[in-house]
Amino acid sequence: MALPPSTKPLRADTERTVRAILEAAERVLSANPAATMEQVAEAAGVARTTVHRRFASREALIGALSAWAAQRFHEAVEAARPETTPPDVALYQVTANVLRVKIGWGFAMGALPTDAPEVASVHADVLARCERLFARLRDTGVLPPDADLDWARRVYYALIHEAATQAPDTDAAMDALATRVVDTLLRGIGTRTTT
Amino acid sequence: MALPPSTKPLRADTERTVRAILEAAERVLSANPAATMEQVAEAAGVARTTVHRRFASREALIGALSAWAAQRFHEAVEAARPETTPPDVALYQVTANVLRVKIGWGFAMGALPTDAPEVASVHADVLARCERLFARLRDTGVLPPDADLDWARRVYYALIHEAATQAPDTDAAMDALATRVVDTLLRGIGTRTTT
DNA sequence: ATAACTTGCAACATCAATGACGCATGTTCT
DNA sequence: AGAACATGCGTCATTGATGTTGCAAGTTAT
Repeated sequence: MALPPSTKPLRADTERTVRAILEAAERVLSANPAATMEQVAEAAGVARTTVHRRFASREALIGALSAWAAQRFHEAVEAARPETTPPDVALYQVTANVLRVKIGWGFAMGALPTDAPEVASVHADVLARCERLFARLRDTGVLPPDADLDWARRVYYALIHEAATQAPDTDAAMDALATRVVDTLLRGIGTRTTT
Repeated sequence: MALPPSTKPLRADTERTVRAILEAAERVLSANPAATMEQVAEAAGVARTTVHRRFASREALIGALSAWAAQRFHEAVEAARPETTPPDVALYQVTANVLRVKIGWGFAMGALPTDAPEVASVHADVLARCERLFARLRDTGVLPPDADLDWARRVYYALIHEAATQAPDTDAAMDALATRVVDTLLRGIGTRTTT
């Protein structure tokens, strides 16, 4: 049972269990990617056999976890409407939204390269949107005309990844973190006066 | 035999084998951290039992691998003389040297948190040097007086990590990469004219 | 209430990775 | 050349993770 997205409406019971397992898997696996199913089960507060009843194999569990996180990820990017908002606003919004997801679902999102077509397509879609956003940033003059957009995007990803290692408690801190990422991306950490 | 650094001078034979295993381990494990000893052995062109003869356990192998890489890492930083060179020069030199090591020993360096005291002390030492270097950069005016040095250092690490995913073939490309890292760190990727 | 479903528990089967030997066949060193 | 050592190969033991099944007890939905 690899849980094909829409089998049948799950019983309230089951839904709770599945979520508990996914959340536990995220926590446990992010701490130790080689953790066993038993550790996940224990963290979820269920028996090991229950995990196996919901997810046929370890592979299936990780697949479902990736799919779940990919869904959230996609929503986070969607919600920022990066195609229609002014690019600098979009950059900030996307950053803030993605950070929110990435904190707490860090393992599921990028830990290991997922081959599930569903997840891959989400990542590809987000990648394309990101590239378009950066192109718009360049055309708007936020980035120089000769900017290496691929490098820019990779630096952006890396900064988000780095920022996500801190888990701010308040919403204000979250916003401050997003601001810092955008700021560092665009202006670096050096003194502006020089050169 | 966890290969305590200086047991006795190894036979020419053995030395070659050990190196082959370490190099193979780096390649195989960076592709798949959960790879088996057999895959490592195969990649090294030796029998699985030979790997076990040289490294008592999987743990020991990874430990030795980390120690080996830590050694190179330390040398790379040392060679830049970051305490005595002008800080901006040192920043560039350290970047270039570390990149050289990190490309090709990426797994062994940061993949998983090593608890070996030897490795930890190297990382701690490098961390301290890095902090001092950044403090000097701030005092020299390269970084603003109110710069968050911890964030700066983390961004620096992240950029190096990102840059190391490209493996330039020529020495010139290596230097260009280091330049790009330093440049992005200090100035970001945005247009300089604005704000 | 009751049928359908889920869970925990315990037991079992499997399987792959790890690690250890002994021995015949090379290599290395002196 | 000859002693000392390393390697490949086959073999075996162990262990831990994975996955399955049956059943009694508890939930959910209608």
